[in-house]
Amino acid sequence: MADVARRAGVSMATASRALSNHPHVASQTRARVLAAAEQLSYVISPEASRLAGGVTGRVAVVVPHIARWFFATLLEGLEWVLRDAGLDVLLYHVGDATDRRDFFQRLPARRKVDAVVVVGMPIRDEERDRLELMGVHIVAAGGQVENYPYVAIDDLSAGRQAVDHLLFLRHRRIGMIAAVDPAEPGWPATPGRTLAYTAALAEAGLPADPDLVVTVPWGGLSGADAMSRLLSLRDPPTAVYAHSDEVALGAIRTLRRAGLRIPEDMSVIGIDDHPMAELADLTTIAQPVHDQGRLAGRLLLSLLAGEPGGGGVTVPTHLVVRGSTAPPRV
Amino acid sequence: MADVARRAGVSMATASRALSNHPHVASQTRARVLAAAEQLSYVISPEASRLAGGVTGRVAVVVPHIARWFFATLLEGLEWVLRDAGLDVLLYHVGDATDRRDFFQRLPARRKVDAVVVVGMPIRDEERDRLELMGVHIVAAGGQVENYPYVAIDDLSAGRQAVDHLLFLRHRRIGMIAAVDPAEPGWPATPGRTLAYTAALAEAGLPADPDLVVTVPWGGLSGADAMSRLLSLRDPPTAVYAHSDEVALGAIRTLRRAGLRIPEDMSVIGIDDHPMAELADLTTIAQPVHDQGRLAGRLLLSLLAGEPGGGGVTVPTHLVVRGSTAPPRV
DNA sequence: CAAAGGATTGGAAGCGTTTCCGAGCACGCA
DNA sequence: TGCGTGCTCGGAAACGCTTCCAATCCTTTG
Repeated sequence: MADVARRAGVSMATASRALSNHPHVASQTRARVLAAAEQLSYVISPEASRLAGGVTGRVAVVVPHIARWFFATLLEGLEWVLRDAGLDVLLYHVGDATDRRDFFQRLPARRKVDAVVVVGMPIRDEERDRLELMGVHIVAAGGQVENYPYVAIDDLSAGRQAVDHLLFLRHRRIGMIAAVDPAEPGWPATPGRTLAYTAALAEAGLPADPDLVVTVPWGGLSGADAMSRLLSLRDPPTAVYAHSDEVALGAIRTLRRAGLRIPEDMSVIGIDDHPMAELADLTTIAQPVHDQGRLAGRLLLSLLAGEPGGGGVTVPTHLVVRGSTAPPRV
Repeated sequence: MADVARRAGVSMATASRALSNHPHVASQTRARVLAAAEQLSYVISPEASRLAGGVTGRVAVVVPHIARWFFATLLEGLEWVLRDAGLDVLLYHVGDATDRRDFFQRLPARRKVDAVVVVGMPIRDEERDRLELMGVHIVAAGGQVENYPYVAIDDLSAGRQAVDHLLFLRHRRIGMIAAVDPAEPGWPATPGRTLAYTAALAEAGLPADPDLVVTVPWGGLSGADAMSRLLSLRDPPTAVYAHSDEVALGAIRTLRRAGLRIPEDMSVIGIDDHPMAELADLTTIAQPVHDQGRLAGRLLLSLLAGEPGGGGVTVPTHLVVRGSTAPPRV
């Protein structure tokens, strides 16, 4: 930068002001500095800038899965907004429980970012305490985390939409394939989707048959297994509600292999509106995943701008009727 | 850090050495410093550290798509290795052509990283020139880029495996659905996969019928459209080779809607071994995507360690036979 | 037993910006 | 014409660490 200043015939102070777009710099001077910088193809050193300035211009994004459609898509939306605002995205993947413990213990992002976005992972109390240590803004996306500003769908409502649709079609024996995070067994990632099922059945005056509920780790193959279990019942359901489209697609494979027709012999509904759902003609509850990322990004930006930034945003979901659901055969 | 040094009763120089694991520090002293740091819950300021030290401890990863399975999975493997090595991952998504131009023009990662990994995107000459300006190591993953160390599959060979399998099954009229990047129309992302088709047919002494080749932007729905086009031919193929599994899955949807049976009426083969391929019982050429990310990470690490690091790594692909291919009906 | 050599430590000079504090200056108003 | 005001701009002090250079001390060898 000294070179630039010299070439422009100004002091470093002025050069700095001109380059970082500060006021109180004569436009002519600014032009001269910018020209000099251009000629020397000079770019500011972020390290030094941050050291002196205080902010880092970076945001940490913490995701439990990268390769899954939901997370990757949300990340895409988020990155889009943040990059647009000139912020850099530091990606942290916390896969299994070990990773996770390690992440919250070591806090590798500490002092490296101005804010943290946790994507689709419930945060435990002790983890929240660790996170607080970073002393930066925190936003949750794709899954509510109490006490943090969040952007998410209402899982309970989404689940209700799915089950209510099956009930509306006059299904009376409805199975559920509940998906849990493989990395966190026993810890329902989306309790709302389970609650929705029991609540909807209860409201419809239907008995709660535990045989109709199968809980499996998330994933297509798990869904296939779960469907096998349901088909092995003495009195199988006429419709199945899966916690996610991937699981539902797995279930469909089993049904197809069993020679059952969809939807004539069995209705299937999922949640997400995964791109594959369209290809597989799967009825589902759509959620705006990309938007959730974008909104979380905006929420974060307003927080960084010092605006109050309310509690959270719940984005709507809606039923997408395709060919995998129909009234049961009488 | 001054606080830590004071508390440990040493100079800042020693504190720095102890904290950054340098040699020539008495183990007792080191322990004292670490304890002091622990008590003050002190973490080093990366900015200051980088400023003084020179390296940034960060790697830029440039991807043209985040949400697609291939890219996200590769990224997952890559992140895993880099994080393990204590490097932070700075994610840059360059989506459409505008993004792309902007990225190479502005080089937002400049001076922020020690290395760059470009994932699955061919780099043009002028783009390479810009990249060189960053003056850091560059590695390509999931798609060869001449002049850079790379990790990738051999598209030509993968394509040959696919088409040869269909030929082996005695198909003589084989269609191809070629996928191009929607963001870069007219620029074949994987020319090798196309070359493989023409070469294999030529070797088998089969005529090259341009009607049998349909080129569409990447994606499931495009694949569905492409299949429709093939089905509308006066003399449709008996087997279809798709450049990727997603496209193949789209093709399958069309076949199913048309009431055709797979593989009896039409064989379909893809490339990738996407998780959905297993669910859809799709024969495919599997490539180790996660591994490509990991290997690229290792390659980068060895480069950063100053090792020579040869030209590139080609990872093998292999045929996975499932239920979507069979000999043609006679 | 003395000198050489290696381990350990401290002092201090950067690393490249930002920003506070003033100084210089032109302009407008009384 | 004299003086206050608001821009511009330069000097220099941080920002928090790393590392070169010496100095000190302990150990080993002739």
